[in-house]
Amino acid sequence: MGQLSSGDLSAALPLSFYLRPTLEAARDLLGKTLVRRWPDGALSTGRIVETEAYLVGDPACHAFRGKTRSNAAMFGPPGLAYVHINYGLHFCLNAVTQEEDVPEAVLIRAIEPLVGAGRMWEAYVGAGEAAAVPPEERDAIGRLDKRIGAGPGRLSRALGIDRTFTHTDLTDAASPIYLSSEGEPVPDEDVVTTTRIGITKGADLPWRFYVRSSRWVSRR
DNA sequence: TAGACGATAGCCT
DNA sequence: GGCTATCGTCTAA
Repeated sequence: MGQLSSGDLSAALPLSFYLRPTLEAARDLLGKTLVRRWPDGALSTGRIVETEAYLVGDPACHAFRGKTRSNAAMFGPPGLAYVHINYGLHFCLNAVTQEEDVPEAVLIRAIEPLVGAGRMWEAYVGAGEAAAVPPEERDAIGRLDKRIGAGPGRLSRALGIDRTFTHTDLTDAASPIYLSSEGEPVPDEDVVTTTRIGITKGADLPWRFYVRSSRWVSRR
């Protein structure tokens, strides 16, 4: 369980965090905080508990066959967001790593809602369903509803993230989404390393990381 | 420009 | 645990 205090959310992870081996960045992203600044200025945050790495030479990486219009962000400088659509309907949020022209990224697969869980829950279920629950009860419901964080498509939906967020600067605390260094580091004994989910190529590579003690991991 | 195929999630058995 | 909705993107022609 993550703490509910917002802490110093303005401390965005610096460029140097992304400018290093992608597997290191993927593992160290566990425990860090994903921050969503809604258009009205309200914040929602979540503790990152599951990530996957996509590397150069990796057949499962979207950039494996070279640069295209849709995967161009992966070739950009580190610290940018790359959002892609999967199965025609799910958005997946990635943080680009490594220097420019090295197309590697970390997929954020699951978060534990911390601040503003009610807002995430509203975004996930829609205004119609949300209307059935009094506003003051939505935070509590959101913090229990695993649908809003456990899975890349789910967390994107709960945070209102779509393809237009590609190229967002995740190192800038003024961005609509960014990554904060706020959060306790996850000790090695609480990190599980496994193969990635839902891919057919490169399926044997152990490039997925998750927090063992978290209830919000998408799949064990 | 047609055809194939997903870095998923939800519903059904 | 199995099935499939659903559509953007890439590839080949």
